[in-house]
Order: sequence, then structure tokens, then C-alpha cells
Amino acid sequence: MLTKRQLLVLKQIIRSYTETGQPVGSKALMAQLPVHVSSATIRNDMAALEDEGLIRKTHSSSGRVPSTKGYRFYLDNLVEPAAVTPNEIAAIQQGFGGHFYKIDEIVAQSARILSNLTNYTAITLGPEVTNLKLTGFRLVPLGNHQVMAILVTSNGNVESQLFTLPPEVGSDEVEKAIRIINDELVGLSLGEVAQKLQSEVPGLLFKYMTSPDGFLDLFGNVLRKAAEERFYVGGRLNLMDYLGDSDVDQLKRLLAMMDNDQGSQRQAFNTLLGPLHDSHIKVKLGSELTPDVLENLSLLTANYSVGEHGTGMIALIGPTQMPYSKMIGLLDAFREELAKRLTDYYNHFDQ
Amino acid sequence: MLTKRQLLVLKQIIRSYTETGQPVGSKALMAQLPVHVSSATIRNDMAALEDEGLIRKTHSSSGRVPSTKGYRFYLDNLVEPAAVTPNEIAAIQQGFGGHFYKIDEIVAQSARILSNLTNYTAITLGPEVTNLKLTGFRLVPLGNHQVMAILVTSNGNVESQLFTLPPEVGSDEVEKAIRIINDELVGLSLGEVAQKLQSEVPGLLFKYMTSPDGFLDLFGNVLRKAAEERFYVGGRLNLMDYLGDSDVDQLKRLLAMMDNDQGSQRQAFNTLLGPLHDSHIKVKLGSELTPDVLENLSLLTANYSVGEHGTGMIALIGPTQMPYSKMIGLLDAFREELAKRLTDYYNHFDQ
DNA sequence: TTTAGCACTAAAACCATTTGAGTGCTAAGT
DNA sequence: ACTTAGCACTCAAATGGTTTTAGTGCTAAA
Repeated sequence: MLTKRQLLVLKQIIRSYTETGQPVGSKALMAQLPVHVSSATIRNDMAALEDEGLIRKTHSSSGRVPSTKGYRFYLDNLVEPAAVTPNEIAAIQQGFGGHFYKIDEIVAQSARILSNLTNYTAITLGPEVTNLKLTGFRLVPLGNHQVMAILVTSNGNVESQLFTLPPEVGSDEVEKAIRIINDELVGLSLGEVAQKLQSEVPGLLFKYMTSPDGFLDLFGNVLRKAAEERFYVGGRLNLMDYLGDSDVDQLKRLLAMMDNDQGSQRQAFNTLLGPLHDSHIKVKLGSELTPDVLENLSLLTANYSVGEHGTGMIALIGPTQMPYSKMIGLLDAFREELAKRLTDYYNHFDQ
Repeated sequence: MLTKRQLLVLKQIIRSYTETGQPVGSKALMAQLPVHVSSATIRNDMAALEDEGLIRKTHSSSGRVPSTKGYRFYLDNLVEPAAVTPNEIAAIQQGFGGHFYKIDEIVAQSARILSNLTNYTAITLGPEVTNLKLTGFRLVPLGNHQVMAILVTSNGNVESQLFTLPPEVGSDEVEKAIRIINDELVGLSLGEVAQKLQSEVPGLLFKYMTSPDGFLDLFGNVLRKAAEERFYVGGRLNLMDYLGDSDVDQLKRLLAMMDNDQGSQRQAFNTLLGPLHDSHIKVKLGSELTPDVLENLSLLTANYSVGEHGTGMIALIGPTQMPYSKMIGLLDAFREELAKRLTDYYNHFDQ
């Protein structure tokens, strides 16, 4: 069993190490601890902590650094969130100034704000609405056989895509197709729409169109884009600051992962962030995560809720030696602020 | 005056240095040169080249590396473009496989192809059409006071933007505004449109709308997006490979410049790449360029022409020690291929 | 249980020496 | 008038030994 003083020692080792990045020795601790004991006493406590596997030495005569187990223990038992400063609140407010046309713009902006605030890397994910409905579908002919397909969902998101019609398709056919979509699919949830798109709709279209395949492709495409989760990343380049000069390889892998905008990115983020959880804020240490992607890094994830409009997620990637209390406090304030902004947006919308 | 053999020596020094990155000494050269002379003779030649400022030593007893002046001389007089390999041609063909809906998609894809091919960083710019015309403008109401504005230009580019109408604007007003736009502005060049948007149009709109300001803003916004030049960057992350581990600062500046998608990026690229030139391919050495942005790097720019559809530009950023003959050959082949693809696209369009 | 004292450890910094790749120069050879 | 062998010389880089420094663990006394 650990004594109270030993816990203090552990806490201070982590605090000091996250600040300076240097292993911390018994003499230095002596000055920093609230209780005043000699360095020899602290050494004894440190030996106990080392026996528990909470701290370790970098070499036989060095100061101590926290082990993964030590961080874990600290995060689970010892850390206390720090209050956000007025400066930070002001920065958040200012970041959210300006007008937004889409929810996604707010979510994207929040990744930027968060990364600016922390100098780490932020990932945000919009509120996930399970019962999102299709509220409208348009095809706008633009001449030269080009049409723009526009799909609107019940959360106000708009997805559009340009498309070139095969020359044999007549405008009357297209009109009928749109009518079918609007009669049959509008008002249903996106899941139902996707299902019907497989089953009934092709048959219906066949009655009125000679070759509905291209049209189905197009619609399916836009639908997929509207339904899929979009991650926004802010401060990718901050990685370069806190990933030591070493490990260029990891840096490249991470940047590449954030750079490409393909499905693989979404997949990677999904497994990385994990599903929505019910605790407000969760800290995962890189070495605890499945593969070596985040070695030496930590991942903080936080949920936010926009009432019936769903629940979303924000995440922060930073070095394992980060000032956790500060970051946890910040993230907690930020999730509430973001939730408020989004609620406001929806209200303004519904009114 | 330089002798023939001295030119050979210079050429080989550059070849060898661009391959290995190591200063090259007289003994090594002895084995590589087509003429067989002793190392002492080569040393004499090297001394002459050094007197001319074409090569220099990294320290008093080291091998030689090309100086900026040496590279310049080599590029102006000695370099001979290498032929592209069948492999490379195949890679280009494959990269251009698949279907494109917009010119910009082709241009963006070409940046990716070029960077994959070279492992450097590619920047591409679409054909600049001075007499681009406005061929259509639509406003699609989507419910909830949202409208999507769509603008089509004569090169087939489509620009769209979501917009929220102030509640006091009626749908009949909007319809009238669209009619005015289509009557007055469609068919004019974008420049003329922008001009009229300042002069006549506001007055016209005032007759039919109570508050045309928001509408004018919207239209101006989309117009600006359609008119502005878009740069596409491929292989940003390759910078990390060829910018030595040193100079992390420069790396960050460059990545940041390529990352942000704001107007400042366009500005930076514009001054960096310079105006369209008439020589097919131009090589600028980093140290020759205005400030220190590209220290140790080279910038290759090439023009391509799509007949009456305008002229565009592709650029390649790589280390100053790059295999110029290979890269110049490659870039030359690529510009022709890209021109062909774009011509095909336009033809298919016009037909 | 705490503390002073001391022997001990390993990294890091310092310094001198050696090695190696390359040079310039001179004097002889063609 | 070139070319070349030979040699003294230079500097960066590697090698190796010493010192310094920041820490440790352990023991014995308070």
C-alpha cells in the first residue's frame, strides 16, 4: 500500500516531468513538495514507487520518469482538472465569432480553435444523428449534359455533386426520376433510403427510364457522402513540435493518415478514437492503444451532446508528457461551449 | 576559357553529387570520366573550375561540390534531358485513368501523379482563361430559408455555395433577381460581370428587391470563387524526405504555406512560381529566388497549352541536388500529356 | 521513521590522438 | 606545354581516456 506522501511524490514527479521533460531527482523534489523531508526520505519513497512499477529510471543513476502505469494511476486517481483562464475563454469565443452556414463549418472551426488553444492536434466529429432523414433531393440541369445533384438532410446538411449525363438520357426521364425519389424516399431515414435504393427503387425507375444505372449510382454516391462521418483535423503541423526530432517515421505516418481524405482516413480515425463513450473525457495513453501508432503520444477524447440532435466527439492528440490537468479542464470547457454553439445553431434553424 | 575536359569534369561532378549527395574527389572522378587521365590532372582542372566559381570545397581538404553558379552553368549549357522510361509513361497513363467531371479534377490529379512519379512536391495550376464567360446562374431553394447558388462558367467549371436567406426576402423577389442576372450578365466575361456588379446591377435589383445587399454579396462571393486561380499541391509530405533532417523550421514554413487554403496561399504561390513564361521549362535555384523560402531547393516550372482554352503551369519542388536531366525530361513529357488530356476533355465537351 | 554520510554509477562533456580522404605543389617525364 | 608521380599538408571524423555531474542505494546513527 502506498502512503499519502508517496502519492504526493508521484504526483509531483508527473507534474515536474510534464513541465520540463527531464527526469526528476530526489533533491529537486525536496524543494517542490508541500511536505518537507530530506532527499534520502524521498529516495526511499521513490524506491517504493518504483517497486510498484509506477516510475522508472532511464539509467542506473538517473532521476525518475513516470511509467505508463504511473500515468494511468495518476489519471485515474490523482489528477484534478484545472480551471480555464479568461484568456482561453476569450480565445474560444473569438474563434466561434463569424457566421456559419453549416454544422460542419462549426465543427471544422472547433478543431482549429482547439488546436490553436493547445498547440496540439485536434480532431472533431460532428453530432452523429442516427435518425437523420432525407428532406430533399434536387437535380439542377446546367447545360452541356451536366447536372448538379443536391441532397438535403434533416440536420440542414447539404451535399452536392456534379455529374455528366449520358447523352441518351432525356430531360423528361430525369424529371420523372426526381419525382419518384421525392415521392418514395423523402422523409425516410437515410438507412431506410439506402435500403429501398437496393430493393424497390430500381424497379420503379425501370418503368420510366431506359437505363437507370447511372442515375442510381449518382444518387447512391451523394447519399453516401451525406451519411458518412466527417472528421476534421486542426493543427496537424503541431505534431512536428511535440513529436521529438527523432521518430520522423512516425511523424510521416501520422501526417499521411491525416492528410489523405479517403475512406481509409475515416476508418483509421474510427478505430483510433473508438466509439462514443459515456464518460465525459477519456484519456488513452499511446502505449495502451492497439498498435504503435501513437507511441509516446496521448489521446484525449471527449463527448458533447446536442440533445435530440445527437452526440459528437472531440479529440486531442499530444505528447504523453502533457499537462493533463490543464488539458482536461480545457477540453471539458470546450465541449460545453461547442454543445452550446451547436444547440444555438439548431434552434435558430428550427425557429 | 574552360577546356572541353573541364566541362566534362564539371558535368560529372554534378551528376555524381546529385546521385550520392557526397562531395566528389579527384580519385573518384578518375574512374567515372570518359577520358582517362590521372587524378593530378583532374585536380588541376578542378582548380580551374574553382577559380571560375563553378565548384567549391566544403573545407580546405574536401572533395568538391557544385556552387550555385555551377548548377546554373550546367543547366544553361550542359544538361541534356533524359528520355522517360516506359514505366513512367505507364504510371502517367494509369494516373489519368478513371473519369473526371471537372477540369480542376484533372489538374488536381496531375499534381498527385507528378509527385508520385518524382517523389518530390508538385504544384499545378489549371489553364488560365482570360476570356472566361459566365454561362449560367441558378439559385435552388432548399427549404428553411436555405438556397444553394450555382454558377457555371464557359470552361465547364461549376461553383456552388450554400446560403441562408434573411427571412424577409420573398421567393418572388429571388426569382426576379435571378432573371435579372440571367438577362443582364450571362454571356459576358467574368471581368465584365464583376464590373457590372459594381455599376448597373445594384440599381436594377433595387427596383425589384427591398434589400439586395445580401444577394449581391452572395453572387459576388461565388463569382470570386469561380474566377480565382486554384493551385493544387501533390506530395507535400515528400518535403520531409528531401529536406534534410536539419532545417525543421523551413520545413514547417513550407508545409504551413501549402496547408492553408486561404488567399495568402494563392498569393505566396503566385510570387513563387512567377508569371507564365514562354520557355517550356524553367529551372530556378532556391538561392536565386527572392527570399530564403526555398534555400537548398530547386523549382522547376513548365507551361502547357490547351490551344484557345488557355495556358497553364506545372511546377516541381525538390532538392537542389536533384537529377535534373531526368526531371526535365519527365516534366517535358508530362506537360504534353496533360495538355493532351485537357484537350480531349474540352473536345468531348464541345462536341 | 527519518536523516546524514558515503561509496558508487552512468551519461555527458571534454580533450588529445589517430585515421582517412582529399588537397596543392613541385619536379620530372612526355 | 601538358601530364603525372610523389609528398607534405589539412581538416573532419572517429577513437579513446579522463573528468564532471547528477543522481542513486545503503548503512548507521538520531
